[in-house]
Amino acid sequence: MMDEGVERLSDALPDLPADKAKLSRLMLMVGSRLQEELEHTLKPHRLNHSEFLTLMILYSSPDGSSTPGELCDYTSQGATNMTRIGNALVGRGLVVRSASEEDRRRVRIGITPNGRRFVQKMLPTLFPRLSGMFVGFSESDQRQLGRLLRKLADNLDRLDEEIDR
Amino acid sequence: MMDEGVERLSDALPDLPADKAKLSRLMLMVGSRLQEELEHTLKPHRLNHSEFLTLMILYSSPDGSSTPGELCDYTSQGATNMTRIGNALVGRGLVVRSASEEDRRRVRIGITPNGRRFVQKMLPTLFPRLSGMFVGFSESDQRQLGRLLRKLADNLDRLDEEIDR
DNA sequence: TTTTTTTACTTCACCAGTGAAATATGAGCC
DNA sequence: GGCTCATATTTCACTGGTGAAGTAAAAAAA
Repeated sequence: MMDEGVERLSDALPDLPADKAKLSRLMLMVGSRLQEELEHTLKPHRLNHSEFLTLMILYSSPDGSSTPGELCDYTSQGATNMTRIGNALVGRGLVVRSASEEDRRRVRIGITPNGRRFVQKMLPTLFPRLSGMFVGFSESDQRQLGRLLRKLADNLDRLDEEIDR
Repeated sequence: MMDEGVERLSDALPDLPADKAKLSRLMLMVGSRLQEELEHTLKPHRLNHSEFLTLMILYSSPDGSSTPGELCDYTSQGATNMTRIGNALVGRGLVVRSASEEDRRRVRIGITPNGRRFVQKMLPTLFPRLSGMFVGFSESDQRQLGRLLRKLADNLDRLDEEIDR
């Protein structure tokens, strides 16, 4: 159904790479469907994706702490948004901010015991959905999907580097 | 690098379906990278993804027109946002709004000659990037990726239908 | 050592998208 | 015909995210 539009386009503009257009449309669609699914299951815990990811990184980091800058890199969020995320998590007592001593420009953000308990309680509620997403995927399917996604990601990285058009 | 976090998590919470967690993280990541790439190449034309999609649907529809409601279905945007998209496109003279005669609740949105010219000019500029995304993908790779993405989409649909937890 | 440049984070103003309520019309029922 | 219910679109208030400018401290240059 989604492909029809591309077909009709293809008639009018014959040099359109129609199969790639369909693939990228599909990829975009599934990506945002997955995102919605995740946000939906996160909602009862009053977290959005980026807050969740940030909290998970802190939880699984060796000393349970990091800095806004690092968290930006890991989550690919902008610094501006990381400030907001920090505020939100601090506001709920899941993390604390403190001044860094070795470099006074920096801020340390550390997960609290409260935050750890919260993660331990909410994380398992995501497992069933996670498994449900991949029912019917053989071992080989999963490997293939991983391989193809990584290849696509590499291509995207390369496109980025190329002098901007 | 992204997998390490999941590994460490997996130690602490052994019943986490680690490979699926990685896959879904990867899928999420590539999806949003692709989205960014698209928005980036659309930016010079002062369109965002949803405006572009809406315009493309109008362009490739038999009579060049539709209604907000239909466009919401095709683009999976909310009605609210479709109002904004309409305003934006009307504001640039690419489409026009008119009252529907058979059902006076409805609005017809039709692409203008100007809008058609705009599409014909801007669309081809996307082709090179589109091809660039899939360099190194064999025919079979493309089919596989399509198959796996559709399977994932089906699973997500099924998850949606299931009584909400 | 002072000056300049770079880095880390925050603040502010804005863009894109959402849910809930408002408005208006159409459809089904008595 | 009037009443109730459903549908189509818009408006409003809000969330999540971004870019540009501001602030402060560290690092590099003079």
